[in-house]
Amino acid sequence: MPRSNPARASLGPSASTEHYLRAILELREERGYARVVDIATRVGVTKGTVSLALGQLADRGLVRFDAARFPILTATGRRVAADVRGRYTIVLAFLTQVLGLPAERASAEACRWEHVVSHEVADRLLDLVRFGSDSPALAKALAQFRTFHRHCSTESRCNTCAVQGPVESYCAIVEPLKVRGRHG
Amino acid sequence: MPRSNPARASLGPSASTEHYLRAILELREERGYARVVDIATRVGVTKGTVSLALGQLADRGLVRFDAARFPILTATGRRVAADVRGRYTIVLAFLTQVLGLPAERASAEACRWEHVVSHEVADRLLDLVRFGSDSPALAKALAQFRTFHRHCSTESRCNTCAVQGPVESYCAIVEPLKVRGRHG
DNA sequence: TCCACTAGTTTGGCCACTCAAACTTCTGTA
DNA sequence: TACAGAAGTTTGAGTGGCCAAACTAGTGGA
Repeated sequence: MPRSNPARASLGPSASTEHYLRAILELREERGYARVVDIATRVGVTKGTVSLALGQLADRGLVRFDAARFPILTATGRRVAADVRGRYTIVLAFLTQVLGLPAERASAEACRWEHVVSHEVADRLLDLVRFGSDSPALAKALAQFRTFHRHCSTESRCNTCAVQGPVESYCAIVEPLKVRGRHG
Repeated sequence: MPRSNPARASLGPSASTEHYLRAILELREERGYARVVDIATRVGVTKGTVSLALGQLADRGLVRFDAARFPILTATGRRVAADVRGRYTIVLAFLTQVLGLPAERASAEACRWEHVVSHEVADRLLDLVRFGSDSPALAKALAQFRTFHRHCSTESRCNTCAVQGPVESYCAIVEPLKVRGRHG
């Protein structure tokens, strides 16, 4: 009796799935069609892998194929792809505009965050970005923040500032957690 | 000829690995030893899985076994565990103190973020949390933010506010990305 | 017309992670 | 002391994700 992974049932699309769907969305926006080889290049896998993945995505109702056998997103697939891109964009805005990260680093970071940030938190991050441009008070405070780097005395348990190289750094500064959910 | 996954070589520990190491760290802190069955309960897998995982962690030099055959972290393992806990704690602080999320939701979110947030960004998030308590101006602005929810006119492309239920929401409000790294 | 190139598919295989269930080992208590 | 139950290990198997390489099928020149 085939057994499907019970954990995945309640989980959303995997990072891998999100990559493929998003690549299809973007390629179709950019050039009107999405070829296997272009998806492969964009996602960074071989075309064989993409070919297999497309079949699975089709089985799951996220993708279908047009007359020329090019993959197109179904309504569901489009929503997943748009969602992940939305999360990416919001995270990117937060990292650059609020935290002040350079675009390059922010982009790499957002490529990982996009798969784990919940819809609700992304929404709230966007609120923060918006409020940062709407409210002069916050804008000013954030401008100050961008020049701020905390200083920790060497006697305290925080060794972030004192230690060079590979470090526990921030790891030592806070007590072990009390409230915690199950790891997801 | 066995071929190891080239992608993983440059990657850090997997989320799974981080879970096990962190569970061991915490259990030893809490009760002085970490049993297979307790690790399993905490991580949410079977003890068979933990037993296998411990062997692999030992092979990779992250764990060894004491005289009573209880797993203990090596220096490397301890650093990984402390790192992930540090990231968790910082993310939690950010989500609750800056974004104003309730503890329960923030905890669940942080359990996912902890595996993808880079050391550098975590550091900067902590800066923000610190600056939020050090700077009265930011503290005040953030207090205002917690009551802020953006409003988008229905004519604009942003339908976050207008649409109920499962939505593209923020997905539609921003242009497709220009700058982007390869998906990791 | 034929050939080389490109796109796409299929096959065989590997790794990481997990589970269920059978099995072993230990330990407290009747 | 003997045995039930708990703790831990091993085995067989599944899933998801990926690769290399062989294969198929178009297509644009020479």
